[in-house]
Amino acid sequence: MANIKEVASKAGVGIATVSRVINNSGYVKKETRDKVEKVIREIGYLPNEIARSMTLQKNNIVAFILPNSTHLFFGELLYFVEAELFKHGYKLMICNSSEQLSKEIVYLEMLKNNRVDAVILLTNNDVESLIDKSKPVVSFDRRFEGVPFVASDNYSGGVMAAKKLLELGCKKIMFIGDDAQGDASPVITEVTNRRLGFNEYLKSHGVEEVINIEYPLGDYIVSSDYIHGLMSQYENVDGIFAISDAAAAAVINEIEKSGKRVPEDVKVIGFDGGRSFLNLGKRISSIGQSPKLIAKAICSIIVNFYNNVKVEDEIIPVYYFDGDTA
Amino acid sequence: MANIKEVASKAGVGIATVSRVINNSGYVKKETRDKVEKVIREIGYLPNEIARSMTLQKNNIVAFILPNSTHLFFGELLYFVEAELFKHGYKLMICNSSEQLSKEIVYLEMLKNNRVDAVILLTNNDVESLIDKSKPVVSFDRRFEGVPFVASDNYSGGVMAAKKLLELGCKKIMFIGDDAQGDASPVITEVTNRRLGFNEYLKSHGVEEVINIEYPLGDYIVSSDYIHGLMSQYENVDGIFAISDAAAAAVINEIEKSGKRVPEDVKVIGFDGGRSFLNLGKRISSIGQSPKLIAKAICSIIVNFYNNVKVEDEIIPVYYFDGDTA
DNA sequence: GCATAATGTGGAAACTGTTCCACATTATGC
DNA sequence: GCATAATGTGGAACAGTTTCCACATTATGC
Repeated sequence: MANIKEVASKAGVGIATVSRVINNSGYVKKETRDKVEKVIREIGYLPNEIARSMTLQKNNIVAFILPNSTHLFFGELLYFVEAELFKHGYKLMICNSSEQLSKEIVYLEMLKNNRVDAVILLTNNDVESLIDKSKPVVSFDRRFEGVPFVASDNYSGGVMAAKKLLELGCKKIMFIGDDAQGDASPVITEVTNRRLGFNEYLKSHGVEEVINIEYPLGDYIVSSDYIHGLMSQYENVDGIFAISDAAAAAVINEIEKSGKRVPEDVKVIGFDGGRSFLNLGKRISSIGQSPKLIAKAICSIIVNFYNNVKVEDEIIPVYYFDGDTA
Repeated sequence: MANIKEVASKAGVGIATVSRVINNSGYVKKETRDKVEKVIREIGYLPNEIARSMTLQKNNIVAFILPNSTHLFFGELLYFVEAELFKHGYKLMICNSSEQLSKEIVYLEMLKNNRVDAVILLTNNDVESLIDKSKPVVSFDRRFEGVPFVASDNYSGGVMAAKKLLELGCKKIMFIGDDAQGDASPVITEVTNRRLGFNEYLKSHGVEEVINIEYPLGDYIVSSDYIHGLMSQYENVDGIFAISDAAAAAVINEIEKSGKRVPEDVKVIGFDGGRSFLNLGKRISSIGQSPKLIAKAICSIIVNFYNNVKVEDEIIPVYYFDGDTA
């Protein structure tokens, strides 16, 4: 209700002066400043942020387009991204795409129609042509031409998992991945490197056959039934690397239902290092991604864009994590 | 870059006419409309949403202030709130408060400075005086004077859990709650009713003593060490109701470490019905809250506010959920 | 004491839409 | 065919800031 004009007239100054007081810019005499600040306190004036955005052509809102905040790792990433952006005065808009292109389009348009200043993009869809490259956009886990990029060191994570299973003496080893699109043409994202690192390490260390299976991802929710079907086809598997902790947890549950013990009979390693799954104790271990470091890298790219600093792609280290030491 | 003026001049009409075409309002001759739409397509014009917000004094952004999107139930709630708001043309800004009053203040001010149109509030802090009650605000799980309110039927949930433990033949029963503030003056929120319903049902069914313990919540992350300390003090407990699935999972892990079996020796019921914890299989069951119904109720209050429909508090039913049937 | 620099201030344009209002044209009823 | 209603259109005001620019005042150097 109250606006800058009202403050100006009540304080007996021009609106430009009030603006200078609010923004601590230009020259203002101490006396004048005090007078204006008094009026601001008295009438409880707060500058209208919409009007401010109007003139500045910037609203300090960043959109995070991701498949599903319910997925634990994404939820953590979301948390740290918001915290990091907050430090720099940005607010975060959340956009659950459920992998639907139509929703991603709506959200990517917000960049063009000035509803947001920047976008963090986490998708398997081919949206390159929809990206407004004149503005700060950061992609996680997938490369787009001309778009800065952050990912975990998925390849090394795969190697770590392979190494660990061999150390533990596993002989019949399985990889459980997700076919991101659930159809014949799987999307190649950085996540694919988990499998790559895993398989290549095993191969170069004398393991001739690794069972590689896929399940349809469907909104990142792992169906127990599906896992059951998969597992029942393979006998005597004693080491499993799953593409996520969620998948690993489903697998563990299924193995135990079949009467085998984890980790005594079968070792299971997940990916993500999510805290909640650590309640599975010694049953699970994981290749941890650091949502905090990832968030920092992503936000730094966005903030630097506005400071005209050249932006750089970044690969974040992963680490091996034992469930029972949590 | 392109603005309405450019479209108007290229189409040889006034800007008012372009506006009417964009918004499908007022009278526009078919011919004129076609001409304008052609220009819009050609130059790829998108109305500047900031300018639009400026005149309309509304930007269709809702802020969700919550402690931590990492907490699984909150993550699910977030997901459904965003999905529901999206249907009505609203976008969602996420505000992880980490229970810090200072952050909540910043976010609540966004309502006053027009950065957002509405707020969904999930907090244990006493922020009533900071709420701009002239705008749509909905509180979840905590009542504030003059603020519409949504919660699960926590009391019935407590009763359900008690009933179930008795049915299963438990004799020595424990409730594990959280002292939301971790200090001497616990906040009374709707969540308190879980304990209330649980204890009252047991009392009225001949259970003379229920062990009630608390752990400090600390950002909704459950510390295993702390749980260990608590559990070791009590022998022969055979039925536990925990305030959340996360707490229940930590408890289960602890019990198993001590050599007892779940559910054979000790039954554990959690709260929330979170999908991920269902990977604990038969070890856990839960009183489920429906994030989808809750989200619908919350969003309906916000949407109705702008349609000038009277807003009503709402209590959402909970349901008993067996982990191994998932 | 006077030229020059530093400080202080307000008016007005700009940002980009929506909408009221006045006016023009076309359609309808009888 | 003419009064009246319905349809169609553009100019201008308005939303609430920031900032450029012009001008005024005070301080500094010598």
